[in-house]
Amino acid sequence: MKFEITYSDPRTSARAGVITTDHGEVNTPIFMPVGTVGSVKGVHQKELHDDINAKIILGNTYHLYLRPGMDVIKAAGGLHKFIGWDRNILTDSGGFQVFSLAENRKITREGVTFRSHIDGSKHIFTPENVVDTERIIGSDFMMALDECTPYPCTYEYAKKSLKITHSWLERGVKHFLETEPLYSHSQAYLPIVQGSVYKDLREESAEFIASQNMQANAIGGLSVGEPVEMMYEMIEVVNNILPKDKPRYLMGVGTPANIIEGVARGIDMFDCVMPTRNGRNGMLFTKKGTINIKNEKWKYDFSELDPDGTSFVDHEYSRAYLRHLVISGERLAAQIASIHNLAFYLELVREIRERILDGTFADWKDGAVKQMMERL
RNA sequence: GGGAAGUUUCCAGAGCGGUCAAAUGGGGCAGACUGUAAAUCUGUUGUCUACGACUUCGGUGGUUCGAAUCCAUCACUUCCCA
Repeated sequence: MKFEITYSDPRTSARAGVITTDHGEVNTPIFMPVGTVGSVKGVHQKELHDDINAKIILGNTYHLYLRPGMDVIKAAGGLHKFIGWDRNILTDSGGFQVFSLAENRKITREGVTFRSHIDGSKHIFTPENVVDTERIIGSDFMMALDECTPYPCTYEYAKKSLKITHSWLERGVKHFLETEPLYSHSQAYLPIVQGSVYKDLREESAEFIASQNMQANAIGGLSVGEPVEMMYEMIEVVNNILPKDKPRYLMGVGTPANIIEGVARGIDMFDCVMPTRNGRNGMLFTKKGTINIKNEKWKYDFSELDPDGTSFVDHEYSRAYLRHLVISGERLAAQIASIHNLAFYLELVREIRERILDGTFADWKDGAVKQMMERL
């Protein structure tokens, strides 16, 4: 993996760059659609590739390990081949499931024991076996096993959790360096900064993560319920320390406004379930603000879905029709809304990049954030 | 023509003397959703000058301190027999 910064905005911490891997080039800042179980819900690979033009998508180690299982992924020749995706893939480690499936797991120094949410069976995830699993998956970007701490979280807990996450990281890095990719492409291993909303813990963590000298770094444990200003502050604190010449990935974030603010603070990579999940639930993101397509006011609105949209669905379908499909529980509704939202997110990061390059990002940012938080 | 059952708040459908503005489901309306146990979840759904008041349970008239609940009658619906 190679990262080149094309241009750094002199007025903010934003930068435009290019990540190059064996699965192609990714212009940054980038948004990565989430395909947890090897599928971006409701979206064909063809649409992801041609219409949305995603350059990199996510998969999830915990979910893929449980189903279909590593024997299947291995037999398929890795996740790229299994799902028919020849561009980049990043896999989360299961660290988010430590948070989201908190009732089903137990953290020890050794790792995390999960009780499967599918059948209740017990599975232990260690920093080492997660690396092995991600080798089998063959993701271009492998996330380290961490604990995504909840919010609120006491200082004592955050400190203790950070210690475990860091020790897991050292073991994970060691195992990563001792193992080789199973397929014909290289893989990067990304450490994750934690520390909840505590500045000193975040600083300590950022320094430790930077010292591991991996090819890219990530920030986790944010957008889990804390006030948005706290999240922005933590990003600033951490990015002051993380090396500038490596990609910085803010995990699980977020709204269009979060992405713009994140870029302004030096983030290069984002992922979030919001465009797909909220889309399935009838929410559309647009340049002018968000739309709850289920609202009665769209009942007779036969105008195109999004006049500013770049996807074919924006011009082929009307708001009234999508409203009907969502309310009727039609599967096509989820597809249209997901394609629209993902295309919007990818177009958003493309515009951000363009504005960084032509010097208009700083002037555009605040107005764009305000506009996109409007409710239509 | 004879017999039986029924008519409840948008719909279906509970309730069968007071604790009923009336269960439950659906529909409607609104909200939530941030490294996906989510095509999910939550709130709300008679009116108002709104922590109280008013009008509702096919119509009318009764019984009762008190009726969606009991009685009479009218109207309508469904089913069975001719």
